[in-house]
Amino acid sequence: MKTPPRHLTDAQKEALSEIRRGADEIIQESELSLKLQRDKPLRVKAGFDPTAPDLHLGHTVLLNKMRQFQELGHIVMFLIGDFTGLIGDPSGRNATRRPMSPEQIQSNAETYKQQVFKVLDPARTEICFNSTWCAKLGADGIINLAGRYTLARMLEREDFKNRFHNEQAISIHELLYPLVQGYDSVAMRADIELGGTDQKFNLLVGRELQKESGQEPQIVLTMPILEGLDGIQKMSKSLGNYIGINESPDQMFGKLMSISDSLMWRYFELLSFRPLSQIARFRQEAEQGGNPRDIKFHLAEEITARFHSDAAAAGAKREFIERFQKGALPEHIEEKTVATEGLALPIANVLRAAGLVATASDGIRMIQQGAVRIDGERISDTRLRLAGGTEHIFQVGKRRVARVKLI
RNA sequence: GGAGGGGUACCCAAGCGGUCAACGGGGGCAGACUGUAAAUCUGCUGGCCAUGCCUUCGUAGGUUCGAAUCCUACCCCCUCCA
Repeated sequence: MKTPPRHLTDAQKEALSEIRRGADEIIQESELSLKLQRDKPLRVKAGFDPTAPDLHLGHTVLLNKMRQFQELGHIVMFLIGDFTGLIGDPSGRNATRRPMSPEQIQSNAETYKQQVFKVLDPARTEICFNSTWCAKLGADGIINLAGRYTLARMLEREDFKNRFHNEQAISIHELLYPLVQGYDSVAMRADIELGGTDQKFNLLVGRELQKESGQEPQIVLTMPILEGLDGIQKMSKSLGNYIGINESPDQMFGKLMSISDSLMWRYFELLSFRPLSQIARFRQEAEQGGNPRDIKFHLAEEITARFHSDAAAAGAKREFIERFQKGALPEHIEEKTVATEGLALPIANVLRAAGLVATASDGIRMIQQGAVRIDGERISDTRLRLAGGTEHIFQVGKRRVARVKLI
């Protein structure tokens, strides 16, 4: 890592080290120093593909970095790629993506707006849509843009290279994606663009196009991709290893407590706003025999509080301790009513009707494995039948509970 | 255009006429131990009106008492040659 030039003020040096935190790469850091020295608010761009309407903690890694820029006095331009969404970002894919309908893009964009201000400061955020300038380009504009880059340079990109090499399809419009994204930087006069490490190539195209247009090239800052709850694969909705920012405090807290100890440090690094010095102290504490669980509590509380409230986080912690350390039932138990229609229902069917297991067969397996309790008592008879007119608390495993009323 | 290889449950991958609801591994779920951590051990991982019945092995037919396994057609993937 380069040492900042001597003539940065202390505040600027401080800002630079904040910006570095968690970042995977900064291209070029020396240029960033120059920009910071001018003491003018920087225009910070980050683009979002309008396909994912439900944000999870993985997305917030980038949002957190954006917020940090806001706190340092800069302006964040939250770019919704509604035009590029028509192309579909080929990054990390090995197949061509089908374009989305304009209606769908619009509705997803609205959802974004609702969610991002849980992290970003609305007063320092400009929301932009790249259709604003891209739609005006027209066919001649696109051709002109395409004329500024070469196939050879496009093939520098890893996935294009691989697909080309493997003789897999690369549609012409996919080549336009990085170009249009780069053109956005020109149109927005971005000083710096943030993105995940998988976006590096696209972000660099922005630099090239800005240079060609006579602009000072943007700084490229890439953030690591957050691992999901399993600690191995990236956090994503389709893999099911995510924590959504709209999840309930109890769910959020519980999921954070279930991550492995090693992953906890990664989350501290990328998700916590705590000063690095404090995190270092936590680490020391753990090394000296402190229970990592108690340190994890700090993480779970901080994150839960960010998306809900301090009170909600404290409540979630209390609930967690009651439930999993003392084995109590949760405070709020979902109520389910199951109609027996006058017959005594097999237990497996009751479990299925209450939504505690997916299928009756699954219910039977759960009973056989000793996972099912009625009013706290373990059940072993898979052929047990339950008549109407009763109400019991059913548990399947540690996490699934419901109060089931049989009528 | 020619030659060959392959499509099996969430994923990988055996099976090649009956004992196959289908070996093994991964992932997942549950139990034990714990700190809802890791590691470890154990069990489960098609469905149902449930000790029986029904549906699964690319798709559609056929042979057979009986097929994931044999035959025919079709669809899709891969490798090599031109």
